[in-house]
Amino acid sequence: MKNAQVTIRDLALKLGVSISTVSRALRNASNVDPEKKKHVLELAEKLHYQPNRVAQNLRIKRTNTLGVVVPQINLHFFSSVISGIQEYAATHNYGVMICQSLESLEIEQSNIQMLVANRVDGLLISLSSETDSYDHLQALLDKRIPVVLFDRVTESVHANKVIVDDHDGASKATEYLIQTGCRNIAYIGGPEHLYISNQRLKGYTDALQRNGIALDDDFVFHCHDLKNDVMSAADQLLSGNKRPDAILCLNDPVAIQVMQVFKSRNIRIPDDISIIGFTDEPVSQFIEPSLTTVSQPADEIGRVAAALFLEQMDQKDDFKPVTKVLATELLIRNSTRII
Amino acid sequence: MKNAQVTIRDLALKLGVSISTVSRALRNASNVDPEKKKHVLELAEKLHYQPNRVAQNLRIKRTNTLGVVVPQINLHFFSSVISGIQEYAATHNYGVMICQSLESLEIEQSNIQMLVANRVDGLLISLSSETDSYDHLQALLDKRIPVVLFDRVTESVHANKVIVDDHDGASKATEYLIQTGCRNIAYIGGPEHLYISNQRLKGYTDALQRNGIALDDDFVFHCHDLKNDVMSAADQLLSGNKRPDAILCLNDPVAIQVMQVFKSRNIRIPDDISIIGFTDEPVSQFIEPSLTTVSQPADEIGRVAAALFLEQMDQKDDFKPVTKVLATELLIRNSTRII
DNA sequence: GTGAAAGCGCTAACAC
DNA sequence: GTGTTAGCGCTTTCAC
Repeated sequence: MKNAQVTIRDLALKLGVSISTVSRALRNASNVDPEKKKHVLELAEKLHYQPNRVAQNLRIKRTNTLGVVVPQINLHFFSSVISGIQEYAATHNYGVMICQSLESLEIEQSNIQMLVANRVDGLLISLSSETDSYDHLQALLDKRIPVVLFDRVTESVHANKVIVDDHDGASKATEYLIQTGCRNIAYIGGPEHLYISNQRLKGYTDALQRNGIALDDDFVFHCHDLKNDVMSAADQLLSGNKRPDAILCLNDPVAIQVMQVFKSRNIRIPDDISIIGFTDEPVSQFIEPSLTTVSQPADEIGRVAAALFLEQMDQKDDFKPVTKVLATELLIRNSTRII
Repeated sequence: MKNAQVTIRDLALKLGVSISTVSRALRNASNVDPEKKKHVLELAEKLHYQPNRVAQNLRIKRTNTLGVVVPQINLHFFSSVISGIQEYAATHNYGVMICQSLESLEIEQSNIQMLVANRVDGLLISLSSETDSYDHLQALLDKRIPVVLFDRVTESVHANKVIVDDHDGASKATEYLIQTGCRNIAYIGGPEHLYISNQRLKGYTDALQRNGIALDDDFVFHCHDLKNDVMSAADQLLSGNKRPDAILCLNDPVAIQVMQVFKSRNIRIPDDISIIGFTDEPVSQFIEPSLTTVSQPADEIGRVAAALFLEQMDQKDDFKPVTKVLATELLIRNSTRII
């Protein structure tokens, strides 16, 4: 950026050739005298020439950069996804700009706006928990900017998506709870409009039904605030006239909060209540008792999302959005009873 | 990027004014008829005009983007730093491109190269554990590209730095171990060339000395591979003829590994051996026993690094690199004996 | 207050 | 095979 950066013009001048020859040599294009090419390359090396990507980008109308928006960078799940994206992108000569929405729709919108202004070639987005309108996403599609939604997706938008099989994960988890003898199983989920929360809820209710267990509405919670609402959900479950013997939680952080509440009330886990989370945060294997959870392949989600984007870049014209569903795995640890 | 993006030329045409007037109105420059300005702004709004930052960047020779390179994105410490950087940057109208070196010098170099090619305004870098030559950093300084090193820094480079007071942290930790009655205290560190590892070592040795405890070379380990070497260090400590009664570890992951080894050998923590880590990973408060550790303000490091960069952007001319040293805090938990 | 024009560094016709 | 030229979309002199 500074002064002093060498340009192809400098090279051309010193070599007594035209800038187009230099340009061609650099990109080792079709027709250029091997001898001259060699000289150009050597001089470029010697002068530490670095192509100005900003200029290139303006000219070729693409940036080889992709934008990613996540709710919060320093949640292990998201940083793992980002790690996966970055690694995949790097090997395909792409850079990545990151933003975090901090669970705010407004920030999410301005993030996207900023990325678009920077003309990223595509956007990989995981929605904020607050996001319940999708105009800003639709606007991207209308501009034919490739979008891949991951993890926190919505059915309202016709874009590429990569998710894990939340329904199956929740179903397996619930099924397991039933196998271990639980019959009064509660679900503490997220906001109603959150796709993953609904899928998990559905997996849970389907498993109950398959096993002839009636769904109890008092056992289902939709938490908007993943802090306070979770606390009060846990409280309610304890003070209700029917006590659950197991709880399926939206994710590990929720599960851990619930565990803390229970511990402080001397409720034994898993003897009194079994608890299952979702995600497999690194904490979960170390907490006491270690948390049974449904693991999601975070890095893989990132890689697949990036790959999906690259595919779309190729086909562009007749592109049909796809949804990749990745498998989950039930990790049985010590927060649930044994069979 | 796509077709269809509105340009100032489109606005000018529709409004029957020149593009320079539009440009001025948009950036609400000095002299422009308020009436016309209003029209421009309205039309821009209506047509969803978005300035092409790539073109702007080329013209004004800066990108309002900063590049960050960390060893691994999905380590909690680094993702927290990134989060801090991103948040600070966003409020100052900066974007951020991220890369991870995966602890490889070669990748670190190509990351930096890529970011420079994209003409980021500055670089915030935490060095890979493999990095023991600094030409690639010096090259940046020579090109007068602002660089801020954080956490994993080196004394060999004359750039802005933000670190935590590792010496003091290690010193406080060692001091505390001594207070609790430990006399045979070992240190398991990282590669010799790693600044933070050395600082911590120094804090440790100084504390020993202050308390009249002789330094035992058999009690100091430099691990290059933070996995295998740590294991064998733990093994050695157990099988040596003098057994330590406490271990200060380079960081929490190292401490946790050591704990696992000890647990598998039925060594009681802290009764047989006290253990202290560094960083305060989220795991550390949940592990059994919870880990006494020296916490570092990760977000704050990110914010300060970003702030330092912005400062440097302003002064540019007569700039003197500074090193910000942030305070650490000893978090006493249950992996150490009580006083 | 406004427009014409130059140019940021590069690519890609288009001629020769 | 090589040079000339015209932009990419924007900012910023410089005249008027």
